[in-house]
Amino acid sequence: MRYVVGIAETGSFTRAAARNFVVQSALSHQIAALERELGVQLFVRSSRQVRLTEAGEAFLPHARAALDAADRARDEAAAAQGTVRGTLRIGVIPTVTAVDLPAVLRACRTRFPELLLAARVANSEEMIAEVRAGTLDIGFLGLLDGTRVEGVAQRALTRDTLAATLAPEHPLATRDRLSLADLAEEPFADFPRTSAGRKQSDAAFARAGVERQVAYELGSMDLTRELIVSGLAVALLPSRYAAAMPGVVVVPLIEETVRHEILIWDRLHPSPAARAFTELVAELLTP
Amino acid sequence: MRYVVGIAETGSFTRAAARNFVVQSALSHQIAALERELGVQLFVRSSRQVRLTEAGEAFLPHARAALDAADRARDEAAAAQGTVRGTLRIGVIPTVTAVDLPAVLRACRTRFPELLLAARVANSEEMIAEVRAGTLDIGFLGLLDGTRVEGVAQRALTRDTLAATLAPEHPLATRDRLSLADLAEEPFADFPRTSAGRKQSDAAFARAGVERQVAYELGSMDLTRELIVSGLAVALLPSRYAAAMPGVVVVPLIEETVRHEILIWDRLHPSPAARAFTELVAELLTP
DNA sequence: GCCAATCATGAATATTCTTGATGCATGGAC
DNA sequence: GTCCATGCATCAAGAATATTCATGATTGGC
Repeated sequence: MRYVVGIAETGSFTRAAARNFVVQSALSHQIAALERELGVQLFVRSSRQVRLTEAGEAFLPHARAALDAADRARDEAAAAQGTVRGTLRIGVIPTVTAVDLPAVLRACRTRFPELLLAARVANSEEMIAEVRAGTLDIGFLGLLDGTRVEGVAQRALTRDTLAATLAPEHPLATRDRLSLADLAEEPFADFPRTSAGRKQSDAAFARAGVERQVAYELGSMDLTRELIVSGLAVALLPSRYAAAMPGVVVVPLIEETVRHEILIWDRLHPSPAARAFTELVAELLTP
Repeated sequence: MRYVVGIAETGSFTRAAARNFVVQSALSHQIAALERELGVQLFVRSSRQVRLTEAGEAFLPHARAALDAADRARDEAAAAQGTVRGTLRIGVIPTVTAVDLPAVLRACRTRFPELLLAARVANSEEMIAEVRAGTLDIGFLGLLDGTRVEGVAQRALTRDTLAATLAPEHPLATRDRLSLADLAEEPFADFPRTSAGRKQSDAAFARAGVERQVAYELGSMDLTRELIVSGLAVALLPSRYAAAMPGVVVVPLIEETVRHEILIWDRLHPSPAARAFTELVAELLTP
């Protein structure tokens, strides 16, 4: 089954063999034997590419499930004995400030040296869906005040507010506080339309009854920072996050917009790694 | 993993070995090897009994899941090629009339000779929960008119009414029709309090505003029939089902109480066997 | 204290998987 | 069109794994 999944993912017997540290003929044999046992072809081999047959497509997801369950069985047994191992899949919004993520990851590796950490940046909606589906173990996400997430276990991390973030040369940069109306005419850099971060600033302006213009929709925080620094745009960002941005000025808003960061994980069947990680975070936050 | 599950289920290396058609020492070796690989004991062996350790308990459900997924993979591949195999777990209420169940099962075996049929009698609530949980493939159940089942795929089979079922010697047995009020003083035999069948007759009386007395709560339809025949009780039963009961008289009710029989199955991921079965039933019903 | 049942162990055997060498088909370069 | 590179299949041999057989060790019940 590992071979089937490998071939399906790489589209090649040779590459799948390399990935599994065996020679290609081992796969040829195993797949041939499996196909004989099942009485169906799983792959169509043409000399340039390998594709799944319909039967292969039907087989694949359950083969994956079987492998995952087998790994999970191993990890659970290890966890029962105190050893945390396996893979922890973490998702993080681009603007985490609640925890010092590198520090958390370092602590995690120190305490659980056998645990493989797979972290990636993602948006909150995706993460919620993935945690529910069981394809992500842990999500760090940002929520507007009053929003609730259902169907997952969660832990509040921090409360923050949005703040205006400007170039030092910007005429408004000298103010002590700014209202959203002050910013109405500025060109904004913001998150893509689908993201939770964008919804937060949109909601803030909507509540204030102010129309603003988003001139740049950016997926990358680096790019956002560059635009702000060069004076091409302003942004509404979590104040703690903006405070750590070099070369920009952060001005608090008169209209307070509260934002929370929370940690989510599977409510019903968290993996041993997820359980260990949430406990670790809890420890780090309440020393 | 098969061995682990077998040992956990039988509580014995010897019996699990027999079930897997190998000798006991094969299991001893394999389990020892697995425990070595995992670095944990899975079982505590005392010379009289074998019990799971904590690690074993943690391991077991995922081992089961892995085995199930592997079987499912095989079955899906076979199905993609037109062969239906594996196991079909069917649940049936005691009073099915919508289909001739033996005939359906016979047709199923004829068309899918490689499919193992595992049928059992159960109540509607259990079946709905089990189908949702994926531990039952198919449920035949009875519903009161207007009731809805959520979260499962379903197909209406038949519409029926409840009818009074009496001994031939019963004074009311000669009537053409009976009202629920006529039956108020009779000692009733009915289903256990939790079952859907019981709720159906309770609801009928409640709607008619009639108080009745349930003298016998019976799980077995045979017993119910005997009590009716011997004149010790009367019952409200699906008329089609009662009609097929030997030695009783069925009298229609003035207060019409409609009841449906439906077929339910997993909405999102029906097993190949479940898909094939629902199609077969559809064919048999619409010739 | 002995018996019966049960699991563990070790060596021998059987089975299964992998390897390495080679063959065959195919798409692309010239 | 020929030649070459790439990629999967095949075969026999060897390696690794699983099972068996014979036997030992433990223990609960009589």
